[in-house]
Amino acid sequence: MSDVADRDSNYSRIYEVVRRIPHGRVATYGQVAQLAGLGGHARQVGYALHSMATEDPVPWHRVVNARGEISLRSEPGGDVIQRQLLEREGVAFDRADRLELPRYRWQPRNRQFFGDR
DNA sequence: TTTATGGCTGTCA
DNA sequence: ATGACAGCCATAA
Repeated sequence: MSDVADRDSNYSRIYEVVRRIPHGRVATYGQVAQLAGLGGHARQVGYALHSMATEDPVPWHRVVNARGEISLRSEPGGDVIQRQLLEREGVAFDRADRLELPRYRWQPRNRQFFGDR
């Protein structure tokens, strides 16, 4: 099997996880990596999100780093867009451009019997 | 193949 | 709280 196909498989898994992040919630790169079965490979999540097509229905903006802030990327301006998208979903940033991770962090649970946080 | 980055993270000063 | 360093490892050149 080719390396390309393998990479594609991993990327697909990452996209699947990101796609499950609910509206108004966020997840860290490391968290996504773990949920995608790539535990410890947080950076790969960054690469996957970076190289995916803009038209893909993946809420990439709901992925932030472990500090609860928006990571800078190669292209300038993207971080601003990400912040705006999150604010539009009700996520508030403090004056240090950070959000309260314990508050907005998406906590996937196998069963959602209870609607409380 | 080797080298240089990089949308990260945990630890320590 | 912030900043510096070191692991980790996939990608691109």
